[in-house]
Amino acid sequence: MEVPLYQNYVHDHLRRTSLSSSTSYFSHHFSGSELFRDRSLLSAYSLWSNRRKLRNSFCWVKCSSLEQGLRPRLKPKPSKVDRDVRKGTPSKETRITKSSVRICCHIEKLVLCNKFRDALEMFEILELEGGYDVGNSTFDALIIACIGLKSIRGAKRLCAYMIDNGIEPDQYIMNRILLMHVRCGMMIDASKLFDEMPERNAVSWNTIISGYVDSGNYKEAFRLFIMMWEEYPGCSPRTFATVIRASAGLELIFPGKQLHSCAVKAGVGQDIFVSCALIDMYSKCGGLEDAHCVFDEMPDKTIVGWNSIIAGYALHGHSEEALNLYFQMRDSGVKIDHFTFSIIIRICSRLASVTRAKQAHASLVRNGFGLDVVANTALVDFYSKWGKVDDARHIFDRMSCKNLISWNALIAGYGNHGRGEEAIEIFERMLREGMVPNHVTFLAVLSACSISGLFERGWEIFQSMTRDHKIKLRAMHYTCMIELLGREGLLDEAYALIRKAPFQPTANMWAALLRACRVHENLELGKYAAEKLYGMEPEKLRNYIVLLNIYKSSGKLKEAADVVRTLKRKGLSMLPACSWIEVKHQPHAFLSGDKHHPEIEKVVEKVDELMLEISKLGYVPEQNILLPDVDHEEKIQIYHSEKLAIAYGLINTLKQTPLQIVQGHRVCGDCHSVIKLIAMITKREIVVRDASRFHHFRDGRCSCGDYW
DNA sequence: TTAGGGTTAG
Repeated sequence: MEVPLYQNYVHDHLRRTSLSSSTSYFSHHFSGSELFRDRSLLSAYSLWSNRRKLRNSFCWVKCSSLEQGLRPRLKPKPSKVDRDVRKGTPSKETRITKSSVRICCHIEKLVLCNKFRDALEMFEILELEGGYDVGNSTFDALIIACIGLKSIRGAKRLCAYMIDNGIEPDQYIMNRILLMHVRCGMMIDASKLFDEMPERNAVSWNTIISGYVDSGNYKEAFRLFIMMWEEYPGCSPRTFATVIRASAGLELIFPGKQLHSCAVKAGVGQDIFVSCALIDMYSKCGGLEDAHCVFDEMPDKTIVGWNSIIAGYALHGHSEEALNLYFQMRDSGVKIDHFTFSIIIRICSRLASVTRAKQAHASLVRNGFGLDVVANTALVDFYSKWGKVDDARHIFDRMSCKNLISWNALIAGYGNHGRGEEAIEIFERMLREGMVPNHVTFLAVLSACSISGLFERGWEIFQSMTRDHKIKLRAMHYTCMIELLGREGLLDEAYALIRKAPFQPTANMWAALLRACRVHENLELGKYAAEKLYGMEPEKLRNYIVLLNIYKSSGKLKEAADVVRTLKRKGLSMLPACSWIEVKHQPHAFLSGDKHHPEIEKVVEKVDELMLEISKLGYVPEQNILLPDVDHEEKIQIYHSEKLAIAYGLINTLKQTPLQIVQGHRVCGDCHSVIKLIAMITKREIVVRDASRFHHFRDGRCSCGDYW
């Protein structure tokens, strides 16, 4: 049989590296580290012998017969007569009655109807009275209820009940209990339980490994996988599918390739689940070509496989290719699902493709996914980014189920369009409704405060983060606060905040201070921040330009000339900026100074006409354009790409349509003033999405508060 | 004789 080319590659890789090889990622990664020491401790034998040390930590084992030197077991089950005597209840025949059967059946039925809370309430009857004969199916139903509600309290109640009633779970129920701990996020308890299990099978291993992957503890997942690989001959496709996700989580392609090799060796390289996990892993680790090879070789291309490869292309910014794959998928007769919609809406958001997003929205409703939380959250995000925050709010209000990400998307939507008060209002409503905010929520709220200049509220919220919400402050939060202080002109306070940060200041923090220094003309502090930035990111052109301008403005021409020389020596030059706009379902891209667009003459004429009109209103082009002496400078100054895109939009769209421009760089100060004036004289709504934020120009104002 | 696996949104 002919072996496909890709399989050759994998086999070759397998020969060169394998899990047992001393050069493998795992050995390399874990040797000489704490993990290696842990690994030696956690060999099968040690685990067994360490059980004594661990036994006091888990309630069941506390009751086990370890002290008697026996094989670890759970608390011996008392006889029914003993139980009846202890509880002071009637004899066994009267206790195992119809009522027992009725309650258990009722619990199971409630769980079947997803009425988890009711099932746990019904369980209270069993807890209060005790002595009932509860079977595995009822325990299983209660476990499903606890998992469904992610109820830690429920999980603990269930375990306590089993211990109090001397129930000795079999392997099946033991695995289910392990799963309950994992899914309720009780990983410490789950780990102890796993260590103490009298017997473990493949399900136990897969369950605990998936728990570590889900909780983001990828190294622990790898360590357990190695243990399993070495001591348990039951690595199934499920195991590989799970542990490959750990590689994707760590964004490390090398262990991912090794796992791929191991999967091939184990004969499960083309399993559907393994293939999907591999596509996802390769694309998240930057190996899009490998991802596509795996996809091509999938014997049966499932919807998950298609979604994974489309998401992979989208992740790497190949939006057009991703859309083409989506059309291929539809043509191949695969039925799209809510995952597909979420991915497609995100691609539309990237491309600013309003038409396609609207089609996707309509299709979403038509296909019966109108209530899906993820797809609707993607829509909230899309409409917010498009500048239609009220439409986003409308979708949000109609969502029957909202999660943290939905709230965060709406808060960011209001914040990014200069509606800081409404962002705070939503944030406060979210807290009132019992939703627990995370670091992203605070990023959205602080950014909203910064953009809208809500200094006091922003500062108050920043302080409440650690005090009331126990959220660790990250560099991004500090950056927001530096911007907020900078806007108020409190430059010394902003600098003090950088110094006070409990970590090394990041380039973004210095850049935020530098921006504030430029706006408020504090040359001294600005120079200091620029030098810091220059030292941290020596290859970033932007920083050279900033430093050059600082020297130029302070009259230090010799230093300025040195910077230009360094720039030329390093071969760094300004790449022409690119902006694009979608008109009649087609994206139109414009490069700064580029004259290749078929309608460029008409567009340039329109730009000139607009510039003339705004100059009559008193607009004077910024003379001190802060750019180095590089090629294209003249063209860049005259025809900035965003001006060309706007002019094209004005010529080719109806007056009531808002212009949606996307660009990969930051809007410069001069362009910002120009767009604001164009929006005013043409009475058009213009949304510009640049590298840092959204600018919503309407009625001669911009949502960013004229700060860039 | 059950159970454990892959893709999405901020």
